[in-house]
Amino acid sequence: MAHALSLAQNEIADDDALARDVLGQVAGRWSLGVLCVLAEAKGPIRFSRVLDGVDGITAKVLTQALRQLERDGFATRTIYAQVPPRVEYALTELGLELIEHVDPLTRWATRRAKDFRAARARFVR
Amino acid sequence: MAHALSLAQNEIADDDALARDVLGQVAGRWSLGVLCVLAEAKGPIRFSRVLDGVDGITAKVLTQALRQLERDGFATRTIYAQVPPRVEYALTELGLELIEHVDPLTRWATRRAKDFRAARARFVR
DNA sequence: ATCGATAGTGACCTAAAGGATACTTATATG
DNA sequence: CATATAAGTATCCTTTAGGTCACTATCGAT
Repeated sequence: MAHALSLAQNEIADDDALARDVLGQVAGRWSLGVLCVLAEAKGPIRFSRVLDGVDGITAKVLTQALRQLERDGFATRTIYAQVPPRVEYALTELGLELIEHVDPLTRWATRRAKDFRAARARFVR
Repeated sequence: MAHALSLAQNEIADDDALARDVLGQVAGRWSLGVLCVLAEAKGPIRFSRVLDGVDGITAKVLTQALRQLERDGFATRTIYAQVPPRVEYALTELGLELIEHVDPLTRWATRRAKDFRAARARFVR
């Protein structure tokens, strides 16, 4: 065993490793898009509205993405005991901060797109 | 066919999509670690020195990571016709910019690690 | 009695990323 | 002659992300 006090499945001891893990998740195919829809909503928003807002996502994958955002503290999930069910999601303060910190990076990358394109055109192997 | 002038395999038409693609690659398991070793070297550095510098990576995966960094313009690769072979990698201006833009995000995430940990501890499902 | 609405879950599949291990090449050294 | 070296490839395997499609529960409305 690697640790004196063993870790439960998926607990991460080191802050750097945890930060990398969280950012790695966020870098997935859908997380940022979902986060942006939550941000645009400026308040609680239902599951099916998010589903409409994120182009191309399926219900199953959206559920997974939302669970992960909830797990890491970027979104909240509120269930109303109604039939048919109502579940609302909202961005947290932490989620908003994440968006604000990711934004400059994506803006830079978009500004530099021409350079990426040129590099890829040059590249042969 | 989706485009009037069809795209070769893996060409991306839209700047936003290209930027996302590049950042998606960079967000992989190894790219940033490799980039940091190139940055610390402050100059050309041999394949095997990079291999030593990135903890846990294998030669095959390092080769893949370096090829991708080269392809997107973040690193250069110089082959010297010697036996045994010598190949040197170096960070480009674009690669340095990337590091400078990613850094604030990872610093923020590390500062917030406590919050991620707390959220994950709270989370049960 | 059946339908539609909402927010899912479950079983299954594919593609891509990552990883282990063995092999290659040419030369210099002992 | 055998061995070491550097920078990889080739082959095979496992894991993970993402995707399809079918299914569920409950209630009010038709």
